[in-house]
Amino acid sequence: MISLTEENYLKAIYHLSEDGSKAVLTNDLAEAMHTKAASVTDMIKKLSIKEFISHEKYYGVNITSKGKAVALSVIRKHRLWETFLVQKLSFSWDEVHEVAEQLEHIQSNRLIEKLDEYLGFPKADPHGDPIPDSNGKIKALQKVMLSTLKPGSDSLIVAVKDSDSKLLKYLDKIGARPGKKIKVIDREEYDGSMEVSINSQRFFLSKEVSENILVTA
Amino acid sequence: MISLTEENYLKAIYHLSEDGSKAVLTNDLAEAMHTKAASVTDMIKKLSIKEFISHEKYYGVNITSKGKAVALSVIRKHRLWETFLVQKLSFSWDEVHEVAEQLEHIQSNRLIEKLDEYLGFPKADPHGDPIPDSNGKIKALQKVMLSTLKPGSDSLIVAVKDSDSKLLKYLDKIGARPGKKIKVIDREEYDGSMEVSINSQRFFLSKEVSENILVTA
DNA sequence: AATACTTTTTAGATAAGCCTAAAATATTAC
DNA sequence: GTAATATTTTAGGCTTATCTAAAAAGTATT
Repeated sequence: MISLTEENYLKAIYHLSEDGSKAVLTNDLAEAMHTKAASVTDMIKKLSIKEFISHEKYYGVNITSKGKAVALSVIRKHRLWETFLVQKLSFSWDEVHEVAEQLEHIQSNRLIEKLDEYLGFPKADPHGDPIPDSNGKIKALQKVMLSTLKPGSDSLIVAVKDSDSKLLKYLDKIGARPGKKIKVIDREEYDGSMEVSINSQRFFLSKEVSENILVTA
Repeated sequence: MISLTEENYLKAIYHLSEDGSKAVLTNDLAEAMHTKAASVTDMIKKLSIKEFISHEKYYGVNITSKGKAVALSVIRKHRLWETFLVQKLSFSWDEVHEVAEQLEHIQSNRLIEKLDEYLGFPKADPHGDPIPDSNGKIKALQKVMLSTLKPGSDSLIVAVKDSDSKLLKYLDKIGARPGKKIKVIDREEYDGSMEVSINSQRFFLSKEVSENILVTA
């Protein structure tokens, strides 16, 4: 069995290692886990014995494929729950994280597969991050700037580049959230502004705004 | 803060005390918690200090109103999640308990109020047990035999009287589960049989069957 | 290459929740 | 009313996950 704390460590290691591609240092992990380096060293020993990570003293840890599988399963659950909270319970986009941090540790394969189905097998969560499938395969979504789309194109909002809070508030107001469909109606050549349709409503977006909205290619 | 283990103890004490009406003995609590009497004594000390229960040595524990509030909040969450699993994720009635045991400990008032709303403020869970409201008020549901309803009445299945497994299997097959809506279409006076609608499907039920289905008054 | 500084690990404690074995108290039997 | 039995509590330990303080190892400076 794997404890809740172990799951959280593995998730943090996975993220800090940039999906398993580089070693993670003790202090960085301590900061991410809001704990002290000594505690991290203890946990590193446990996770190494269980072969979720490999560890060379003083040189950081690397996640194993066994550890990666655990991390991806937790990430899958986290992102499915976030999608549920936003799509079904109409939570706003920025208030889901805390709750999903708890829900991601519920142990039940049946539950998560049913939830996936209920949500219509979503590919990305409300922040635009891709949802791993039940085998832990994760497809990086091809993201392009909305500004590159031609009139008539139909695609899905995947993320927002700039995290300026004024921009986020504006996009939220017009319903331009990750996961939403967006259609390009027209594009003005001289200033790069666009007319788009979201939720069957039309909006004019400046070039600046349309360069900050990332959509599926 | 209250721990997951403390919540589980309080829930068990609440149930064993028959909703707070009598004292609970150490050994009974140990059995319910699948643990040993010595461990229970330890926990009793903690819960007494926090004033969730009162304890007279060797004579068992009584739950306080503070403890009852915690227990009822957990029970509310448990029953709402069970309703969600059955109604929305189409879990069957008998496979929800284990998962709900985990979900009931998620800490978020906002989540549980949104869930309640999403489910349409249900009064009972799929087993027919009443769901406490957000203030911890629990209303014993008025249950009447389906056979007493007049044609045209619309109500909720609350429970099944007889626990004969053949009857249960039959009712399960036609979708006649607690929590489901049932409408009386017609009633034959001479033999007491009824025509009802469940899930938009029509069925003829014998007098015997309709006397075993309990519905909201 | 020796000193200073940073990072990591070790050593020794603590709190929660559990355990076994033994002591204390209550209940029942004679 | 005392002895036998059952229940509950105490005492002392264990594990997990945390901490602080100190030692060890690695890196940088001169």
